[in-house]
Amino acid sequence: MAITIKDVAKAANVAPSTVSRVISDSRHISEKTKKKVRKVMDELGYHTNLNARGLVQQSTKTLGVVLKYSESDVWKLGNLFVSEVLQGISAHCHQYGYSIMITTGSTEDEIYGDVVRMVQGKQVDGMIVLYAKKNDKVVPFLLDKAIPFSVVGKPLERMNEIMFVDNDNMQAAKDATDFLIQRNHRQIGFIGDNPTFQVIQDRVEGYYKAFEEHGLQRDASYVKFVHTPEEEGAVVEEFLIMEAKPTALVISTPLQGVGVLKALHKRGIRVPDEISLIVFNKTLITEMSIPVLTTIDTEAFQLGYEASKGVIELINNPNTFKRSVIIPTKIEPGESHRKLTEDNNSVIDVTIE
Amino acid sequence: MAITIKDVAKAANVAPSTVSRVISDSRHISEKTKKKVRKVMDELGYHTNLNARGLVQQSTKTLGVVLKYSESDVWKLGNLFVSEVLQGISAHCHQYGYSIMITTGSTEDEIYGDVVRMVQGKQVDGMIVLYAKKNDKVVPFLLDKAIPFSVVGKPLERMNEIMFVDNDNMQAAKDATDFLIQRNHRQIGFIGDNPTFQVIQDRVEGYYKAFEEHGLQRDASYVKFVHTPEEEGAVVEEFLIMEAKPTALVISTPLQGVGVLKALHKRGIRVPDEISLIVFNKTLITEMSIPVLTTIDTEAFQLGYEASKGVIELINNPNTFKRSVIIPTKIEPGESHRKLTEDNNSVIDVTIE
DNA sequence: CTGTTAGCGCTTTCAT
DNA sequence: ATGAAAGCGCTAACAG
Repeated sequence: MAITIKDVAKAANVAPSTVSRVISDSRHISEKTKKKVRKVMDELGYHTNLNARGLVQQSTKTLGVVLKYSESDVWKLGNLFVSEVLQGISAHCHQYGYSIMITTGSTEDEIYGDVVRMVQGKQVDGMIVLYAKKNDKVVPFLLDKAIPFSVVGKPLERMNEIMFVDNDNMQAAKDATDFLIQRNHRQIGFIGDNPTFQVIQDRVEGYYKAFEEHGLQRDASYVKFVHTPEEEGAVVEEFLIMEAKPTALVISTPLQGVGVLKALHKRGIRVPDEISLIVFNKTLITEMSIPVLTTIDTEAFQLGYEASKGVIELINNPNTFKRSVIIPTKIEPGESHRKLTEDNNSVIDVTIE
Repeated sequence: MAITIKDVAKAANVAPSTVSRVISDSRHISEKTKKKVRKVMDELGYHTNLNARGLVQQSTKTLGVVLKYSESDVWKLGNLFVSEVLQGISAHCHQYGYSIMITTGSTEDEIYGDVVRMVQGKQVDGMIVLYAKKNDKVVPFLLDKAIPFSVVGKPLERMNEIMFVDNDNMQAAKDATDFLIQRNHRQIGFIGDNPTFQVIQDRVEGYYKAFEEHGLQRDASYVKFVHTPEEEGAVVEEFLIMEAKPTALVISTPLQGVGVLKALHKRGIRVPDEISLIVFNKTLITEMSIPVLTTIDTEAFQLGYEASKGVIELINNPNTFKRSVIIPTKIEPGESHRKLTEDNNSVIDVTIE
């Protein structure tokens, strides 16, 4: 059994409560006693038992993080976006002395079970949910139990009861589409992953909006979803056999971006000469790609950082206004897009920007 | 305050200890009582307070995971390898009802602090260390405190006191180099990241060994280290200005692989026509690369899975033999290598395999 | 400023 | 088969 507060108290000739007060650096304790006690703590190698503290304080200074669930394993943690968000969360948590516990489940039900255990078992003081999707049980549960939490992404319901951090995905997709329209593209495709995630829906909407604002026709046949990396080839194929095939694509993840690039390459279609690409999330892999992908930087690290900030504020003061933070996105021009000439379908007469 | 075991006891007209026994499904309790108590637990919505249990049982069923520290942020969690290992750990932990707590620190000292807090604070029952490097304080600390732990990677000291899971990195690098030598390459470069990690040192050694076994000269000028993605161009440049420039490269991470590919592309050097590439770790990004990279698959998921298995066995039985598990690597031929003709430096007369 | 006391919610002997 | 009671290590009134 390890050294306890009692051992320290005895050795220092004080009461356990005094030791406790020294630990919390209470100002009701004389410097002299503090020094004495601290010396003994050092000598004995005392360390607070955080379970005991957690039990009495009803707080563990730990945040639970729900990692995004995706049908396809390769998009789960392998997802660089998630990793970056997690780094942002870590950075903020570390500053405030919070620990991080992550879900281990790999199906939605397992993850829900993890959350229940963490919350009801009082293992965490708050939660961060890394996704917002339809038919999700986690967010309603957290709401019901009145647990401090924040969502990275846009909740689908009860938005004003929930603190969340997100990009304006609709605006971002609109910006991206605008960016292409301004460069005279008219046939623009959209490729998204799991459409049950709200983020994808918002992006589709923004994509449509850009068309409308330019007085152009929206066309659902230009919007496609890819559920596994293997499907990318098929989707690209579908686009290529269209009568009016797209001259540009808006793509919702870096991995998909690279996948599409690959599928196009295999078919001898050159980027950006024959088709332009703009991809969500600037990550190492979009930077490393050949050509460098033009991206919409969503500031994943910042997203995580702010989410953590939000929950911790909420923990410290449950009456904190449930604000929603919108992290601005920015188009980062790479080498994967080009401008078409005015008579928009010309592929030969290229204007290099 | 939430429902406690006492509330349940009262409502069910039994003693708290009986409720506790029902929770642990003790065989000294009659089925009848069990049913009755369980019903009440359900009705009241009882959930075990895991802090309290942790306090009395001196165990939290939680594993701490030390995420690999790297000077460069982009290689930290962004590292797909780490993500995959973490998935493997998660999968096994979930099976055995263990939770995962991760370190939040971003410098070596911060991480060490995290570990001390987790361990001394009795937040975790065991640890998994995701790296093995020189001058590391974490492993000696864990050893000193006799905490159950396992290392993903090869420890540098006291190997027989430590349970670890690793690839045979020396063998893997030797295999990769052999693979190239057999295809008539003679000028083969090696690019690694942080050489303070043991894994890199082993790989360098394996690389040398392949030369020796083929009766060829080893040459340290063909071994280079890259610390930041920006340096990749410079290193490639160094190789290209050598009198006898390499016809092939062995590269220690996927990200570096893609980086090198990019640097070569920028300089108009074609892969695999002018230079062959073989890269450690088969990940999504090596698969997505154009051309698909020839890789040495290190089975990251499996590495994590086995590491978790090891610690949990150790926790359940501290006398478990401190075995080391070697996960076999396998060369996955992609499109980034080619075979040279017998008179090895010929670049024009290519043999396509 | 410091000591005494009473729990936090659970498990675990020891009785019965 | 079940209950009573002690205690895990800590904090937080309440005294003094």
